[in-house]
Amino acid sequence: MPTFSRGTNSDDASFQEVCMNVRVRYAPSPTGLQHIGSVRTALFNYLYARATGGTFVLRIEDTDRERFSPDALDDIYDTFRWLGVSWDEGPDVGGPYGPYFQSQRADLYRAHAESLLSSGHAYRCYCTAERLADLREQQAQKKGEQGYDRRCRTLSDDERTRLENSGAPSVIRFRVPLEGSSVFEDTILGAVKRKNRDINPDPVLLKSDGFPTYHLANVVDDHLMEITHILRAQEWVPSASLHVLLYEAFGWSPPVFCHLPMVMGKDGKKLSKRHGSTSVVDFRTAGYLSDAVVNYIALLGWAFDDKTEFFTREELETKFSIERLNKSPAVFDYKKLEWFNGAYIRALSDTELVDAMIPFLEIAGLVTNPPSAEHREVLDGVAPLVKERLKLLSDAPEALRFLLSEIDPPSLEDLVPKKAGPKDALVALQEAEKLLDGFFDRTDEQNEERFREASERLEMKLGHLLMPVRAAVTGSSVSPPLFGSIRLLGEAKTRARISEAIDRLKEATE
RNA sequence: GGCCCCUUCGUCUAGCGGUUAGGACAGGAGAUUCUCAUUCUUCAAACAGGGGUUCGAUUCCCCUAGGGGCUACCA
Repeated sequence: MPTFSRGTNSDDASFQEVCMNVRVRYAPSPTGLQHIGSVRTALFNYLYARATGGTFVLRIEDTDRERFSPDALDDIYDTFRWLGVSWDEGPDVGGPYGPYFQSQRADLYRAHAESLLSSGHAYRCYCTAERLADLREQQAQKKGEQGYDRRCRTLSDDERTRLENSGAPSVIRFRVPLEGSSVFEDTILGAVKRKNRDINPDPVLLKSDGFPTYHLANVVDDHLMEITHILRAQEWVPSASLHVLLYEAFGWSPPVFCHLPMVMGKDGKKLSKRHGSTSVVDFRTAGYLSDAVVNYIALLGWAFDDKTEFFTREELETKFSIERLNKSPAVFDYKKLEWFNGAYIRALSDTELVDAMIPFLEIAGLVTNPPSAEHREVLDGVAPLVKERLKLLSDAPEALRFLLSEIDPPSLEDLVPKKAGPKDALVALQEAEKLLDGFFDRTDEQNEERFREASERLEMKLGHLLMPVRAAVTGSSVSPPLFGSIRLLGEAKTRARISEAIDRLKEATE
C-alpha cells in the first residue's frame, strides 16, 4: 500500500486561502493541432499565474496511446512559443513535480487505482468491449438509462475469483455512490449541485492497457502537483462532480474550480473546423500576428472594463483576474480578429513589418530569405506605404508583387477608368511619359502638383489621369500610393510598363 | 431521452436596484483621398417571455422558452 504524501501544503482551507501560492496548469493531450479554444484556456491559466505571481505548469496528457501523435506534441511547443506563452514547469523545462508526461506516471495511477480498490471505492470490471457496445446499442433504442449497467459492481467473490483466474482482462471502475449528491463551488458558476445517481455510472479509472483515463489521471496529478486552481472549459462541468467524488474517495480536498465559458462558432455550436480555421497554426499561416491573436482571444469571456480593448501581453499579465471572467459562451468573430490584426500591423515599425512579411513573400516566391540587398531596400521603402493597407501578412505578396517580379499585363478594363474611354487612357499614359522626365529628382508632392496641373490642362479628372498609369505600372486598379510606388519601381521598369500599355491601348483603339 | 450550464445590440462586451442602457467589431450614410486602405463624423441596433420581491428592476428569486454542453477502456 503506497503512501501519498503531498508535500508541505496543508489541507486547511483557511490556510490555503490566506497564503496559497497559485499553481495552475494547462494539460493538453497530444492528439491533434492546438485548437484556438483550448489555447484560450491555456492563456487564461498562464495569465492567472502571472497576475498572481503563481506557477504555470504544462502537463502532457498522453494517456490515450492510440491517438497519440508526436507531431501534435511538437505543435504544442511551436504554438506556445509563437504565442509567447511560457510555462514554469513542464516536460521540456522540468520542475519539482515531474515527470510531466502522464505516460511516464503510469505506476502512480495504477497504485492510486489499487488503493481505491482496497478502500472499496473502486472495483474491477471484466465486461468486454463487445458487451459494452451491445449495451449502448440497446440503450440507444430504449432511450432510458444511459451508460454502464454496473454489472461487475455486484459480482460475488466466487465470480470475481473465477473471472480473475480465467485471465480475462479487466478495467478498474469507480464505485459512484448511488445515494446523495455532490456539490462544488465554482468561482464562475457558483454552487453546482448534482445527484450522485445522475453522475456517469461507474466510469473507468484504469483502462485494460494499464493507462488511466482522464478522470483518474487529472485528479491524481492535480493533487500531487499541488494545483490550486483548475481553469478549464465548461464542457468539463458534468465530470467535475465525479472528480469531486474522486477527491473525497482519496481523502483529498479538491482545488478551486473555475469553469471557463466555451468558445463557439457563428452558429452557436462548439467552434470546429467547419466554422473556419481553428488550429493556431492555421492562423499563423493565414498571416495573423501572435500579438493580435493573444489580444483577441483574451477578450473571449473576459473584459477588463467597458472600453479598453488593446492590451499588450505585459498588461494582460498584470490586469487579468478571475473576477472579471464571464459565464456565458462567446462566439469567435473572425472579422473582429481581422480588425485587431490590421491594427497590430499598423502599430508595427517599418522594419518589424518587413521582417514579418518576408516569410510570406518567400512562400510566394517573390524574395529569398533573407532577401537580397536590393529587395531589402524596396521592402523598407514600401513598408510605410502598405502598412495601413494590410489586414493579414498574407496580403503582402499580392500587394507587393509588382515591385518584386514581372507583372501580367493589366486588363483593358483596369487600364481604362470608369466613365472614360480608351482614348482618354491613351492620352493619360502619353502625358505620364512626359511627366516622368525629372520625376525622380522631385518629391512626391512636387510630382503630384505636376500631375494635377496636367489634369487641369487636359480637362481630365486627376483620377482619370492616374488610373491608367496605376494599372500600367502596378498591373492592378488597386495599389499603394502611385508616386511612391513608381519611385520604388525605378524609372526603367516604369517606362517599359507604360509604353507596353500604350501599345496595347493603341491596338485596342484601332 | 436524462443531467448540468447559459441568456444585454447580428457579434464581443460594460452594467453589480434608480443610467438618455455605454464601448468595440460588423453594417448603413457622409467627410478626407490619386485607387484601395487609413482616419474622422454620423445613423441604425439589445436587456428572451411571464410571474414575484421592492417605492423602484437589465440588475435579486421562481417558472417557461430558447441555446449549449455532457452522457466512451477520448480528453
